[in-house]
Amino acid sequence: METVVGVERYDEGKFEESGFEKSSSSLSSPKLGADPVVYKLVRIEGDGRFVPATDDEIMEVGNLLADDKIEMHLVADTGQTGGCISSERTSSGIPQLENSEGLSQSENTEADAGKSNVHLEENDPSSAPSMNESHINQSGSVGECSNPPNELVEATFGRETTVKDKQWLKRRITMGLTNSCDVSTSSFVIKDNKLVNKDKEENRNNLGSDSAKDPAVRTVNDNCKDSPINCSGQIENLQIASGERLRNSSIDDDFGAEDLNTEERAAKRVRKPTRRYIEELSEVESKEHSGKSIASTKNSGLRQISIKSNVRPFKMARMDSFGGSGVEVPYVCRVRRSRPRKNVMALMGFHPIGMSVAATLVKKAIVVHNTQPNNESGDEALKARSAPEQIQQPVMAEPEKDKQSSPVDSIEQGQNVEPKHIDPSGDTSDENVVTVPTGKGGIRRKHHRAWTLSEVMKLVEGVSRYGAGRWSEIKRLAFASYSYRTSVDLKDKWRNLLKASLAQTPQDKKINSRKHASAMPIPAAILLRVRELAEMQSQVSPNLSSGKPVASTGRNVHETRSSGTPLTEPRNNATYTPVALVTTSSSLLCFLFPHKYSLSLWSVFNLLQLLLRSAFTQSRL
DNA sequence: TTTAGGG
DNA sequence: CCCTAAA
Repeated sequence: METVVGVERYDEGKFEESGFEKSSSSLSSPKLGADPVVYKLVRIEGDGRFVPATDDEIMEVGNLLADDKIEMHLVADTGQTGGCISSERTSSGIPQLENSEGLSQSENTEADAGKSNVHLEENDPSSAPSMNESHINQSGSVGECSNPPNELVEATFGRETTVKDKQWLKRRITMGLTNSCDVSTSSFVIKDNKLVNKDKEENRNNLGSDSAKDPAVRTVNDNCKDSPINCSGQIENLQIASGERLRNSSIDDDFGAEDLNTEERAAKRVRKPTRRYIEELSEVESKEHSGKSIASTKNSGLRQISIKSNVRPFKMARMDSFGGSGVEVPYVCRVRRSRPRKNVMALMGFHPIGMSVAATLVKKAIVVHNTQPNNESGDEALKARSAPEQIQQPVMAEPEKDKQSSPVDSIEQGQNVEPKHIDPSGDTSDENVVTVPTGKGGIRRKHHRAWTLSEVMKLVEGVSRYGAGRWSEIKRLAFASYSYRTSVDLKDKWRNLLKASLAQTPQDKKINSRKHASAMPIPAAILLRVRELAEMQSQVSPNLSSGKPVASTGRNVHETRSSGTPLTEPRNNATYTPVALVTTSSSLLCFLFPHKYSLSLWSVFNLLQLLLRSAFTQSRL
């Protein structure tokens, strides 16, 4: 019998279903939307070739369809059906429906993108772990689908094709078009969707003529927003895409590893892992193992199993993404090399420190940024699983800061993302190994990793939320993605920041311009914020805060601490100090106008900082 | 194991 | 950043 392939279309917020079923399995309804995919009848010959259906056959099927009052125009499946589409595949040599596609879906508007942006950003950026969790779970929930959900784009851009295997077709196209569609089961942390859209735009730009893809992705994206479960595939892909971007993705080396088909693997490019990757992977692996062994020694039975099952997909995903040829391709390699965005350059001048310094600063930030995400990708996933307590929450609910998303998070996202593309220096993998002369002629290897601005901001934000001293908490919640930063690191950094902030008085702001050519200066606003937080959390005596040595700090800390003052208490207040307002504002801008600001977050930040500080400095400082 | 603090 | 003491 004929098998009519039904596809689901998620349209206007709901699935519409109709009893469009033939001999095949569950078929959902086709809705004739703005972007129909026309299924073309083909016959599958005995040898597997596809032969265009004859008119008679078409008539025949047409009648059948007519009986069911179904149009032959089916709408493209946007991927919600995920691997379930595979049900379309039949072994009979009977006319089948096959799709080609109109381009109308490229009509999707920017507004849609914005909508979805906002939507996704409502997910607490800092709750990335939970997002990972959820999407993992979602992935699991679609588990009954035999194929991985990996449709990023609808497939044929107006061309007819007799290719029957949609999955395959899409994959092919996707491979050619998209920047990333690999590691479908690994959990990247994608916090703001705007990055994804930027990503797409980037792709479009870089791919030149293939602009149709972008809207397609947006469509998927849009469709996803109200149907997380069904769209888990897309979400995943989007996340991956974003994740890729976060880690210096490059267009040329992202052959999707979405599925495990060996045939696909064979075609994938093979890459040699970098030294850094190997190092980091071994790190990750050792962590996994240690985690496993601990678990298995300490617990038995179900616990063990659950842990295993958690770890496993990750590993598989990694292996999978490497092309399957036994060669592992580290994310590290996905470095995108391109020039800085012009708006960055344009706005850089707003940096309070001054143009040249600002330029240096940004440059360094850019360079440094590129170093981070490389090895966080792996650990990130692991951490994510270990920090499932976070829940997605709307951004706007800022005031109840407890588990809310942090504006800074978003900023960091942008920052992390933005400069990444810029990175000219490429893989900085070898920079981490630094030999440090230890006084008496000894030279030891120091595992030094420069703190990026975004990390600093995250730290500051973390302190503001959880309180200084709750380093492990901050690490776990705010620094989940920075596996290489330990809670001790956070503490140390905070200590340094504190010192710096106290050294830098409103009177002598130029302090940053001193001979620190090599060290990236920390923006005054951040230091300001640090001191504010310190004051509020009584790490520093307010009266001394106006630019005094750190001398009495310790005593105050102890007194306050021992007095039992909950450090978490002041943090709500800390949120809306002037500097906090700056950060919040800039991140809000990025939230609201991602396509405008996500790529120049620091610029925005600095601009606002300049404006607000000039205002506050006069009236308050 | 986490935190604080010295080196 | 490392190390260690203390909790």
